[in-house]
Amino acid sequence: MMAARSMTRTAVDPDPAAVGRHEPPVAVEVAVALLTLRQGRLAVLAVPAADEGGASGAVWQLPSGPWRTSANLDADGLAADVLDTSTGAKPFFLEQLRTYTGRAGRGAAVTIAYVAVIPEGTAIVGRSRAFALDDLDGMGFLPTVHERVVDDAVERLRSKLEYTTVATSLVSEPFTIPELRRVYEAVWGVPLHPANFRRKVLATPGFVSPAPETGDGGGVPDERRGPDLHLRGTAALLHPAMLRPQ
Amino acid sequence: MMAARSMTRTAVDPDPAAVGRHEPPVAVEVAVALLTLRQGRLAVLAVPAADEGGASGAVWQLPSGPWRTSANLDADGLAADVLDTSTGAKPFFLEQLRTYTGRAGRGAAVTIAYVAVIPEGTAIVGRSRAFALDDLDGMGFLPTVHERVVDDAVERLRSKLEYTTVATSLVSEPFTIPELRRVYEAVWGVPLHPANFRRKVLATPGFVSPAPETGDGGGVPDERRGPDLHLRGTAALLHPAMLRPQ
DNA sequence: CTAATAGTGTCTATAAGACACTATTGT
DNA sequence: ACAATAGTGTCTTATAGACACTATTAG
Repeated sequence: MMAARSMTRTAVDPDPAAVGRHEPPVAVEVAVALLTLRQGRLAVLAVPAADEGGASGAVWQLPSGPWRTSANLDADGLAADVLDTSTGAKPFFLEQLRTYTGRAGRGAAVTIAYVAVIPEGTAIVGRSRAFALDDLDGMGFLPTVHERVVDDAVERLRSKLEYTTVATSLVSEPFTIPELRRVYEAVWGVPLHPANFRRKVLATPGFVSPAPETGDGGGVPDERRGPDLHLRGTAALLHPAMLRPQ
Repeated sequence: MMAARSMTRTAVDPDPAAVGRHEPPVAVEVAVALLTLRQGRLAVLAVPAADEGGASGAVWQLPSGPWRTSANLDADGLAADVLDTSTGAKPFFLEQLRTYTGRAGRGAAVTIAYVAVIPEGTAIVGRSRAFALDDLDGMGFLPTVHERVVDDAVERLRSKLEYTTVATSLVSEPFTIPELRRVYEAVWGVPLHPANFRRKVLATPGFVSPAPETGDGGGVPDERRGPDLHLRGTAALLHPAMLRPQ
């Protein structure tokens, strides 16, 4: 579905020798806000901040890593890599948000921010933990920018739900229409009209496709009862869009 | 209208001392695609590439500048600054696009890209020149990334026309509804239905406001004849949106 | 059985697009 | 006068949202 790390490497030509003569060092890092659902609530994955010597686990940060010239990765590739190493996640959706610049000590720091998404219930490896966004209010991330990255990531996701099929990347297959609706409700933070939501989703070509019967043995009739099951559709963009209420 | 350089400075904390030990230098530059209309066509402003020693003027690049820790500007501020020095423009709209990373010689280059917009007919100072985008096809910019920046800028602008009032930043006040329509037609590259366009614009609250009569003397009736004149409205977002055809 | 949720049918309001027509302006 | 553009009226279709109703499932 959504193309992660699809960007072909582009040459950047300005003269790097001009920098680094008298200028203080510049640290370039990539930080990824990996969003998912936990108990039906929108959550972000965080990892323990390494800098904290003593009470490890008290301070958290986004999965991130320094961008080094020596590694043969552009920022998009590094973002995918950072996610894989720190959480084991292979996101369905990974997209650059924007870049923040600021000072750090006597040098400068550049943070290239990303947003990524994995389905609810995906197992997470490593020392990462999911925090529901509502619980996140008081708790600050160690690098202050990471809080901004989370805000921007949520806003980007909210907007992407409107005109893309990302929402299907937040549920695991097969899923029901109500489950998909709860994704929208969790991300947008508003209740949606079940009947109208269903009709809209089914009327949008390529959004979802009916799941084939789970014909196990062959003659055995389907065990399952309950709401209709669906798979992710083939479309990436929604026509018409699913606009937020109000 | 649209908030340029509105972003409050955000602290970025990672350790910059970790970089610059064995790593090659990193050059961070800001590049701005300043879009406007020239003879009714979408155009981008370029400046002569300094690197070219001989036939100056043969090679062009976007207004850009190195981001230095020493200067007391974040990237947004530098983008505004770069525009001002190289073109004299104070854009109505300035927004970060994304960041490109790549190699440059034995070092690394980071390009933070911006898109900006000024009204058709705005006077340009300095050695900058406007190139219609159609004429731009063969001609390459010196830093290869700059071509990508232009593409991304145009795409961002196309999309912003749909749900914001940026289009009014591409005409000078006062303007007529047909003039505003020609902005949309130039940026989207499609003809629009004049009657429906007009009704849509006038039905969208805060998009435009009727220009007050140019009451010069007082009792003297208005000299001007022709289409109705309008000023930019107060809204930044469009409700409902002006969606692209098809 | 009963409550809660899933799913269908239908009506209304809003907005988009097409088209016919009148008004104004420049040549 | 004529052609081109500006502006108005109105109709058709698509979509959003509300609501009433039936079907299914879990307790």
